[in-house]
Amino acid sequence: MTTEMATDPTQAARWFHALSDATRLGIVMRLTGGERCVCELTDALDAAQSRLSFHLKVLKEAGLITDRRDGRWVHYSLNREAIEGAGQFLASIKPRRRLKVECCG
Amino acid sequence: MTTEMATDPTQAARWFHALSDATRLGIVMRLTGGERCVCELTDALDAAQSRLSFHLKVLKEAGLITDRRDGRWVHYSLNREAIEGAGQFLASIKPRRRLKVECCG
DNA sequence: TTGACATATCAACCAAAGTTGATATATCAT
DNA sequence: ATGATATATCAACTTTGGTTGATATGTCAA
Repeated sequence: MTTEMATDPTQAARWFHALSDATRLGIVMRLTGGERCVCELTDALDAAQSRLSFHLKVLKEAGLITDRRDGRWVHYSLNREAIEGAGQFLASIKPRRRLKVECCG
Repeated sequence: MTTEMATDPTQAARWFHALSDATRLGIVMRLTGGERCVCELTDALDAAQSRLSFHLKVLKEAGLITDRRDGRWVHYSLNREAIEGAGQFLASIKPRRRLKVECCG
């Protein structure tokens, strides 16, 4: 069992922001298959180089992915913990039925 | 067992965008306790009325919450399906170790 | 029907995010 | 050292998002 901790909403908002763009979700989905170098992602997503670089930076700064330099190439991969953190936040948003309390009127 | 279906990334991006703001996460967290009227949310989050209304609209348009009018009050509650959809998307983003394929160099 | 209240919408504005093309940096091969 | 390649950064710009105060709508109570 992994230690679970209530997620800070500010952190969660950062994660969700990074995930709120179709291009970035495309990146993240590719990385599900394991580490990928930028060149592969550029091909797969056919995005302009600077554009892709921008989105990778957003994901990285949000802590959702990490990079590793290998000679002239840079490889990105998912950061499991962050993805799980976001997942746990959502899991904590289960609606419970309200105990009979009428607010108003 | 519920039927699971691969989530459309565009839809997922919409959900995550709606969740990418601290005020909106605050709303969603309150709604975890069940249906709430706008008046309660206004108090709890002390946000200006039009501001709160704006954020409720964003969440509603993303399908994450629903509203119900009751006389002069409007009550909002979580849309379980959407929250779970977002959760399932994240659950599908489990990193697998890459099968030995070197991309470049 | 009038007035009070709850909520939504609007317009104006400011700030943040995304795109593009150009340039910089790092590493490799020669 | 030189040139080629991979990636990052930058500046200029366009687009999208958030806030505010004012006004509109809908519903109730008197």
